[in-house]
Amino acid sequence: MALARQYAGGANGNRSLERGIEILRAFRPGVDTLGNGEIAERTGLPRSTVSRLTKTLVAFGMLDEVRTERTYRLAAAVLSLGHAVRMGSPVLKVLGPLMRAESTRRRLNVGLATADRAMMVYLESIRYNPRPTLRSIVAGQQVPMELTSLGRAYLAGLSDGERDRLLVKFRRRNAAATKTLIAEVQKSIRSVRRDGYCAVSWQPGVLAVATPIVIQGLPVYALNMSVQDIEPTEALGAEIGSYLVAFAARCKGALSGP
Amino acid sequence: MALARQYAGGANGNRSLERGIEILRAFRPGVDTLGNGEIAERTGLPRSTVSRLTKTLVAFGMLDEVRTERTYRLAAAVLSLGHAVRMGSPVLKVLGPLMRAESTRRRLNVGLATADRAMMVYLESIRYNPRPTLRSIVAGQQVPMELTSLGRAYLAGLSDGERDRLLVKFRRRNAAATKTLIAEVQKSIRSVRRDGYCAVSWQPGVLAVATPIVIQGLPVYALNMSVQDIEPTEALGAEIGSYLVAFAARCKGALSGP
DNA sequence: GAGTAAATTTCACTTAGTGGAAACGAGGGC
DNA sequence: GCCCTCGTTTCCACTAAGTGAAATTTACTC
Repeated sequence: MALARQYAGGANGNRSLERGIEILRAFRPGVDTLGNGEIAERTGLPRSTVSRLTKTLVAFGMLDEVRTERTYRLAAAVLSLGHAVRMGSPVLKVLGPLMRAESTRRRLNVGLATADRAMMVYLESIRYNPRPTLRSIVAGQQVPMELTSLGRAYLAGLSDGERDRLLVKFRRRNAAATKTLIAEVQKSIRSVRRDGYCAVSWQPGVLAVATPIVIQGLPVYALNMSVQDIEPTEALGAEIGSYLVAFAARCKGALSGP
Repeated sequence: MALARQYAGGANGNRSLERGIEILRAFRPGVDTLGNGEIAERTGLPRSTVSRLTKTLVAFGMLDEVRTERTYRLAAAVLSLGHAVRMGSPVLKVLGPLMRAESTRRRLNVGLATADRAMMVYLESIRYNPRPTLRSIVAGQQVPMELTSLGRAYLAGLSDGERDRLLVKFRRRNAAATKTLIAEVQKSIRSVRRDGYCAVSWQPGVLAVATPIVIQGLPVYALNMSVQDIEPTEALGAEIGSYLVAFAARCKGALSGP
């Protein structure tokens, strides 16, 4: 889209690489396979260019060709890069075990996320379930930043400039309900400033509470705790919030420790 | 390395994109952070080129800059792409639930993998543990193709040409024990042809058994089952092998069905 | 605070990437 | 079964975009 004409990127940056990445990004949950045509449409790139770039991406293991339908799919190499992200994250290395213990102790979901553009990406999401067999860990899942406690806590942890740049994106994305939405976001951010956490019930029957983790020199992270199948009340939010704030303090200690 | 001089890639392919991908690939478990210098060394690319490409990768969310140490780390966007791989895999969608059930039923580990270059990448690896809390699912982990049952089963599922190309790589990688190793690999492949599975004890105390899953128009996959803390005997391999072959048959049925 | 090592930007060069148009190939309808 | 149409890939001349050596700036050491 924005990439289409005249290479607006401006400064210095490698156009072909940018385009290749944008092609990879066109694949996401729900968009499993794409043909060159669809890619061209979604990215705004000329068809011949897409054809060449997908060829390179296949040759280098980032895409698999589904010959029968003349279409492409993300390849296994991408998954192993994703795994490397998790293995290489010092924050996850320290917080992972703490989060698992805390999830069991408090009997609720615990998640750690950071941002990719205007989405939050779970580095780890521990789903608590009374039946141990059904507990699970998910990573890489995306949730919208402006609608979730996780995202709003993240925003609260950013510098003013970075936050403002993102707020603009939300306006574009959610053209209709903008006014209310931005007010909601601001309210959550104030809540983080005041109480250390914000509580949001994004999905019906789920109450989520989140807090930012700011570490010098690293991206901002956000921790959350959530419970399902419960009436989301102010009091419950405050209770989980107090657990979360205490937990986050321990986390920050562990991170700055050794 | 191979990329260095004169763009050996030859045919048509986008050099900058190739290089960018190769930079991403330089990060893997154990290589958490890399500076531009190290990247240049590992990839054989000129330093200025690396400098520019990493800048692009940062701008497009694939790398995070660790300013304090003038170094880079894979970013969250890569993780969410990895997640998209799993969500978009029709094979995993069908086999995932079957694998989980089978792991519980047989009380052993069940894995599904495919190849990235000369490594096998787990799409899903279900680790059975008597204590339900300690069961886990891992995805994206890599294991060497030539040393594992998974990899050898995969090789058995390939066409002759593709297999030969990989065998050459093993020779390079394992210059010393080549002769014995290749013989071992061949033996495993014959075992797959004869019995439908091959058994390998790659890590001490772990017996793994694998079988290929070949589906027209898709990459070759391999299924495995494994048990820990047990004396790896021929008889045990045969027993697990029979479970695996039966399970694989069910899997193939489920895949070709609806 | 000067010296050293590394990363980044500059700059002129030219190769490598581009996109329009032509060729090719796969489905679908008649 | 053949022809037509739509989508994809290849070709080709053009030139802008990417390149790498050298200069500059930046960070770190003694």
